[in-house]
Amino acid sequence: MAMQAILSPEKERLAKMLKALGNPVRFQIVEFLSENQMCITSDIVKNTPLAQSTVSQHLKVLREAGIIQGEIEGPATCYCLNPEGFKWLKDQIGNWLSDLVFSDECQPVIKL
Amino acid sequence: MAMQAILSPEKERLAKMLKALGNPVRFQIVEFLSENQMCITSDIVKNTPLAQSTVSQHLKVLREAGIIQGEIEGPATCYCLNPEGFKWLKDQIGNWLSDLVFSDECQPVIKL
DNA sequence: CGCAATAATCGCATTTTTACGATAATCGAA
DNA sequence: TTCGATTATCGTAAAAATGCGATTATTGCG
Repeated sequence: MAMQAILSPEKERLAKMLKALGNPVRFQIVEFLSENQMCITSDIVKNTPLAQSTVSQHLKVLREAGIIQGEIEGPATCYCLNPEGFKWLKDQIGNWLSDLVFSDECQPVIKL
Repeated sequence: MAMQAILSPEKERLAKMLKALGNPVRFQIVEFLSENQMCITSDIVKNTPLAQSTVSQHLKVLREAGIIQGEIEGPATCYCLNPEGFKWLKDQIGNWLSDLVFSDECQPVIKL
């Protein structure tokens, strides 16, 4: 019994990544980048029902979460998945899920 | 090139789980439940700076995402992690991360 | 039956997120 | 240098999430 404290920086970062991926639009952008290796903003916008400025904002969230990275390519910006970020995520989420302890007694009769 | 469509139900569910876990308070509740196997709402409230009604709402989000489950125990409600939900999450996120394709050429000089 | 304990829900306020159009800034070509 | 293409940022509006107190409902005890 002792929580109350703030999440550790690592957990905080993990939560931030999960939150970034937890949005359907951003999730789809990540999948699109996986299928297309790399592409510029306008390509992503084309494959979305959203406005350019909105997509740009989602890209910013993904960037700041370490999920994608962007390089200025002439007048455009080239985006791709961030390998380090995903490696970190894979390790962290894997460990976290493995460390969770489940009770084998909680079999709710009435699920709320 | 063909997105525009809505996410598949599975991806949608995955995104929902990630979103639920992407909130620091809820993340912490999950860790607390992992440490304590099972406990009632008031135990969770005690280990939180938040009001009972707020915690109850977070529990609802976690429940509806399939992350925890609750059983009515007398006047209280006993919560624990949802093993099936986590098994599903572990499989899905694992497969998803494994299937992602990274470009080995995108090495941004200027990171945005 | 009352009463205390517990927790979900309601109503509301505040904050954050999402989305858009407009603007500004940058690059490359003409 | 001027123009078109591209994209980030700004300002703002609408929607969703977060949080709280009050209320309601249920259970078990005296």
